[in-house]
Amino acid sequence: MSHEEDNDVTPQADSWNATAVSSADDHQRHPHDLSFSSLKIDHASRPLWIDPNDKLIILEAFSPIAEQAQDFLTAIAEPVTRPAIMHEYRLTDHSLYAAASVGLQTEDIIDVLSRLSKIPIPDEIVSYIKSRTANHGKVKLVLKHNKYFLESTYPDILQRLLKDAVVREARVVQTQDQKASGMSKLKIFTTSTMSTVSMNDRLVTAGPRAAAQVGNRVKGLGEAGKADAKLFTSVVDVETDEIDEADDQTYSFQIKDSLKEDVKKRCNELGYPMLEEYDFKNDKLNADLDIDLKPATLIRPYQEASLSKMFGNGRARSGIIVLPCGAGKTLVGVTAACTIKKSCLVLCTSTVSVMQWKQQFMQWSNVTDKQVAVFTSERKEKFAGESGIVISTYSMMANTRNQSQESKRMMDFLTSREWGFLLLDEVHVAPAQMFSRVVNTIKTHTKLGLTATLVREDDKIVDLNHMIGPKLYEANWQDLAAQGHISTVQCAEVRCKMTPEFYRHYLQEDTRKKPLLWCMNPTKIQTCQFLVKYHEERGDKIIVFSDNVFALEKYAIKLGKPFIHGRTSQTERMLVLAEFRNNPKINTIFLSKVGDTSIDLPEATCLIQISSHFGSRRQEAQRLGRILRAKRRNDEGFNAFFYSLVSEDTEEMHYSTKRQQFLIDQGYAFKVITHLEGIDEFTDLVYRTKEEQEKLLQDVYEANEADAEPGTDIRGGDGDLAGSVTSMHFGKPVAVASKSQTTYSSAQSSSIGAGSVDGRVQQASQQVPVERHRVFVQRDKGKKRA
DNA sequence: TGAAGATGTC
DNA sequence: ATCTCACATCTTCA
Repeated sequence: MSHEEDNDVTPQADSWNATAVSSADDHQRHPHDLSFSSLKIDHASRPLWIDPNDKLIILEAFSPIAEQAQDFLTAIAEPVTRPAIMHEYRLTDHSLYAAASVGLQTEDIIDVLSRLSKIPIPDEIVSYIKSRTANHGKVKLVLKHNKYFLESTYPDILQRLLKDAVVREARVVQTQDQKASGMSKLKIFTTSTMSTVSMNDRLVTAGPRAAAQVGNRVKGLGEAGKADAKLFTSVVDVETDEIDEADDQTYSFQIKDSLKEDVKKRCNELGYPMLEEYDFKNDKLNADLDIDLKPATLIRPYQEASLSKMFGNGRARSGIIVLPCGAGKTLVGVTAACTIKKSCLVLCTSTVSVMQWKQQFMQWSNVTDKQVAVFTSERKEKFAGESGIVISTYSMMANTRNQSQESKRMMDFLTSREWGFLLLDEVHVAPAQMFSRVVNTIKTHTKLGLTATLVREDDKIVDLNHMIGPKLYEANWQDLAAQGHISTVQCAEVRCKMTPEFYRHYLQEDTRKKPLLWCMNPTKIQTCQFLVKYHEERGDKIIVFSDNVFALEKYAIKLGKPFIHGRTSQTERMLVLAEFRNNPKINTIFLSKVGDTSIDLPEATCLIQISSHFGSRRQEAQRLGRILRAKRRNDEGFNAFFYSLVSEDTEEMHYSTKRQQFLIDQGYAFKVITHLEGIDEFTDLVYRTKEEQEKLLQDVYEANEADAEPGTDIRGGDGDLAGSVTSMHFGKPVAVASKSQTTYSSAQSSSIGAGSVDGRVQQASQQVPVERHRVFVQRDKGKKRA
């Protein structure tokens, strides 16, 4: 980068700063209280506030130029929360690293920020931005001949980095071989291939078609904003004529593969974030892959936008793209692969996704079946020719012990090779212990992570910054909904009163048994029943989610609906899903965690959540994602519905609040409903009598006892296939259910409910429940050691 | 096909 | 700071 001096100050920022009163009122708590600094005269037309205390930027979302401001802000700052009127963003080390990675220069960031801000940019913000971006790109990490090198045109910087213990430790001490091949210690390593890139090549990439599309996107941005268009596009274009180290000498030294991540992290901390870019067009070492998008393939504007972040300067940057479920992440991945045109490895979480990826590659690009190899437990294929695509699962690769002969050979092939592109689906799983190891053993020039929910409840999410790269792009869910790419959703939290009996037991029980009690709360079951009926009558297709398998079965059987959970066989799942899709009489299904990801049901329009995994924001978001691609989303006035059923005055309230946070940050509003209109007139409610509720409570207790026992199949033994659900639970009742609710509920509870539960309890009580905990403890301890 | 073991999430 | 439990998935082998 051409930026040299740390102490130079942008003229504009300087003059404004002169007028700023940098007073010491740190006491203010309210983020909007920025009265300490003077407003610019034309502040009304500028949409931003900047709070220096916590590096917070507040955007008036109603401003006419809010959209462009938002584009800019997502590039330089982390979206904190984006509800309707005011959006908050925060400048962080990582966000500025990301900004610099996508080619924004220090002065441009400060300049645009100045122009958008109502107040002069505080000094500390200016110097913060400088400190985090000025040295970006001066050090590069490159892969060559299957080895990683730290490279720079500034020898002094490399020297400085080598003074750091972590970096020095990672440096490869040269062996005879390497000396012979001409790679000596520091200096000397001059490359013409690396640094001579002609100006023309710098523009966007991707094959003629995609190039045009990305180009259009930039134009589109300009047209959208007319007067203020220059604001953003000028920044995007800037770098074309800025970088020019072509004449300089390049210095480098090799680092150990295994310590690559540490070095990257360390360089970031030292203020020299590494640039990781792949000049794939000039890579003659790795075989090209003949792949292009089919002419018929259309890319949506936001997909182009995300790709233009990745290929903004004609090379491929590593990083993460965040798009909501149903927004076409796969197509983004396929297009990226078509742009790089080198061997590509795709990792997914399940074998179902593996097949989906393959199918989508074939659908959107011109690759042949022979070029796309699948590597799972069932199929171990190799692609034909020198280059190709391999699709596999994280666990396939993570499994190192107990590996079959064939898998071993395949793994050797995958790890010995140099890849052009590593594509990580559901990248939020990648920081997990074993998975991250996998990612690090693959030698690749570019890494792209895709996810809908870049959150984890542990603190590992930041690891992705050095594992994969910065977050290149994050779509705003509300914007996509407004444009009709995903559904608009009404969210509601429905509060269900605990019945006195249940609440009394709830208060007495230890924490282990509480969840089942708040989940089996009769009021909640009634609420669920009412909502299901209400929405079925509206013509909605409904998914009911329950984390707890016992509750899932109990609810489903009581209400006479089909259900799927982990123990449901593949064939049965397919059958139930097909019924739900096609049979106009089956409008509700109950799903456990299995439904959280990768079950695709575009028919569903309404979602009810009766029990969930504590405070998992990701689960909440992913469940919402199930109804975002509703087929009917473009119908006039169409809305999807998302209900979260919560038992009042229990711990569930707390979890529920936590879970909703992600969606609230995405701009969703949760309506709190304490009483459903019409429920009192609904005479067919289940569990109305005291006796029924007593019985339910008893069942819950028996279940709690039984659940302490491992491996007991709730419906163990009756290995029926699809028939078990349809004939046993619905066969006749389906017809009955649609006619009269009263008949089936009594019939059901006596015939199935009692029988199967009793059977299970009998089975279960023969076993001793204690052992398992110890096993868990030991395993977790062992995990920690490693 | 089902069991067993490993792993992830929280 | 530490660690929870039930459920999911994947793999491989019998």
